[in-house]
Amino acid sequence: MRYASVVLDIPTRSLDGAFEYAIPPELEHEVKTGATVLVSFSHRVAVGYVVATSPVPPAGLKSEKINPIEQVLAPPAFDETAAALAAWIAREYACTLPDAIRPFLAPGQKVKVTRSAPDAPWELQNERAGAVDARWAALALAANDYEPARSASRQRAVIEALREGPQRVSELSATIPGAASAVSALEKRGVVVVETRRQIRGGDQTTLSSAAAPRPEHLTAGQRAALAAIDAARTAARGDVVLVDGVTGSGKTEVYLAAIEHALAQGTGALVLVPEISLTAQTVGRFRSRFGDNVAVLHSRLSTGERYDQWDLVRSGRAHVVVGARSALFAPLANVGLIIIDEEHEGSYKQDKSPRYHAREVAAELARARGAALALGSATPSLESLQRCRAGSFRGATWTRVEMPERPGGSVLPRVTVVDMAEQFRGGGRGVFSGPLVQALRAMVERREKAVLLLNRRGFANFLMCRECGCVPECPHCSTALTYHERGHMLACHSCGRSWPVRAYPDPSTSCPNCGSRYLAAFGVGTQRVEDELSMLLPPDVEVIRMDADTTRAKGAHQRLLERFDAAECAVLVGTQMIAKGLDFPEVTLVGVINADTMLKLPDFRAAERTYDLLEQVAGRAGRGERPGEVIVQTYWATHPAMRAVASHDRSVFLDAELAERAESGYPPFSRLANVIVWGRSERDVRAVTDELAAAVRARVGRTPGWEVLGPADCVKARVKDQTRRHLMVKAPVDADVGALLGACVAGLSRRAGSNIAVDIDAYDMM
DNA sequence: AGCACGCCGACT
DNA sequence: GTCGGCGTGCTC
Repeated sequence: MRYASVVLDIPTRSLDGAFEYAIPPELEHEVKTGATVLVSFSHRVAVGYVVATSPVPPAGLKSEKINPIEQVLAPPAFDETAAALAAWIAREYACTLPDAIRPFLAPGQKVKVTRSAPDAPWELQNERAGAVDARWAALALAANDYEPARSASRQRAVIEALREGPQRVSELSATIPGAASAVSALEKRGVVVVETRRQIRGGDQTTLSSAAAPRPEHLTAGQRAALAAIDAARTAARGDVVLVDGVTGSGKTEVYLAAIEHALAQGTGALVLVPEISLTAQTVGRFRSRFGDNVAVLHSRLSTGERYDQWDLVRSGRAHVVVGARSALFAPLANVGLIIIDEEHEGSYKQDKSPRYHAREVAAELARARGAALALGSATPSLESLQRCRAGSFRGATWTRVEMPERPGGSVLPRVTVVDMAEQFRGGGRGVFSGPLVQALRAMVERREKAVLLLNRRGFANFLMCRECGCVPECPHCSTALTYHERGHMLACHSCGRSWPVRAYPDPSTSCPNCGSRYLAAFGVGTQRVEDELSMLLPPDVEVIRMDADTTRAKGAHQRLLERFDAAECAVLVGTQMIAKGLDFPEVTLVGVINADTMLKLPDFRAAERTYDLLEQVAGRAGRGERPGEVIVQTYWATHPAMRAVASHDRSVFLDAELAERAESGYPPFSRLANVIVWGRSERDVRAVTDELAAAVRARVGRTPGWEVLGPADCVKARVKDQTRRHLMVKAPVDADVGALLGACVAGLSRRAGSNIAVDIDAYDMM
């Protein structure tokens, strides 16, 4: 008799661990690690996942307690290494085991046991988007000397069509009405052979010509150095990391392609992670054109069936290169030699629901476990990665940075002007646009070119800012911007929970704490207002296109607006965040950032880094053609290192200042920061839970150096869907096991219904 | 004594 | 997550 360790798909912290079951001899072949099984548990049946099997009975359990596995619900989706990785994720990110296992499962294969009423019996529910077969028709040899009846025009058309090669019957029917019956008639006569083939959905978005990846004649020195470093890391086979630090257009993708070729040549596969937003037909096409059918693509726009087929290509060993978003990390690629994360600084690599993992960290662990290399690419690497490269190693792996400074094409960097808006205000400028931006817009119109205006209003935290001196009230204890609550006329700190009453402009009692000005006002401009002011400023023949959440809500609207911008002779594109990425129009010679500060002042320690990344990225949109580009950045904080770095094209200006700041206040990359959010209908319960949790964490941490517990405090989004939200932040040393500690604290909480707890380790969203 | 309620451990 | 056992405390 063999035995299986089974993780039950019952999402609760009080049932977190594997349970042992006996494998009945008749299921011996099917019950393997990674299989989904049905077992009896307590007074019910439950779905579970096999995480290990063993020939010996589990120690410390009476044999009469061990029940048999009842049924196998799905074949293996992961192997032992993946099971260990799931356990690592559960521990590292303080989530339950089933939450950590779920990303590894085949897409669209949900099985669960539910019941309709509290006393109804438990029933098995199956939602399957499995394999699909298609009928293919092909000409048989007999077709050569078959002459259809004179009236059989459909048969004739079908034979004609099939001379080009086999086709799907459904496709034939689309072009030739009634083809299906003609095919069966021909099949009876032995002229046509029909066979069912497994249909692979989701693989056919390849035909874009711009997506081809012709092999360059030779690589640049930077590309060769990066490739050599990645090869070396792969040969070392112990999870070493290479950070490819290359400006936009320096040819990082070509390095990835070459590195993958080398990995494939050694008989290993590769995982390629790309931010969801840049996972376009163009990106995918470059990999397809180099590796053909050896590529599987996994992203959120695929239907469940398509995603299942792509996933199955990997599991069945037919595809050895996986290109996808964050979750492609969990694809069933057994022999991983190389993992690539493009744009590794992107916040979208952090998952914001359980399991709240960061793809970079999971990839590093996966690379270590599989004896693979991890390559990270970015033009603006995260401070975490840069810091680890400076240190040379992290968690036992070597971290190396390779710089790729040159562009193969050699286009010129745009001229960047930073405009001090406080100065503009003192000079009488009250509008949305500064003098220099107005001038630049007019000059652009005269040249009949195009401009992009970024209105960065992401994150809705309100704050107050003095229009005269540009200062933003900060918490004296936390050095984060205070958020303004219009209803209660309060300034609140969302780190420590303190708050102060305040009256904002136009209240007559308003006064700036710094300079005494009465222009201390709530901040923020909408795209609508920018659009209105633009149409007053520019001649009517200039097309103004607004792109924000409102105008892109409809399906395909995004694409249509971009096409309109592309087709226009002279146009201005006004948009939020979404226009910063991937936009590539050679006629854009002016990029304006209306307000570079909105992000800078969010109550978030990464605010400056995000601002810098965004400015760099948006500046890269100017002058991609032959004409030189110009970038104008409007800010109330012209001396901020992020602004100065962008203006001078010198990243170290930002980096040195930001790293010093982070070190000073004990933020990542010099510490780890976890955020624990508690929410529920009853404010009293939520408060009780956060208080108890804070006490538990403080009791465990005590005065251990490097640990600090902040709060509890109201979340920035203090009420969502009629639920109160409070949170707790925990700082810890970089090598600390924060997840394990917080997981234990949460598990030890006295039971209280109605309150929900989310532990977010290395959190990105603090709101 | 009888019973409602809440806490706590077991569940493999 | 869910059940049942058990102790506490209230009521008949």
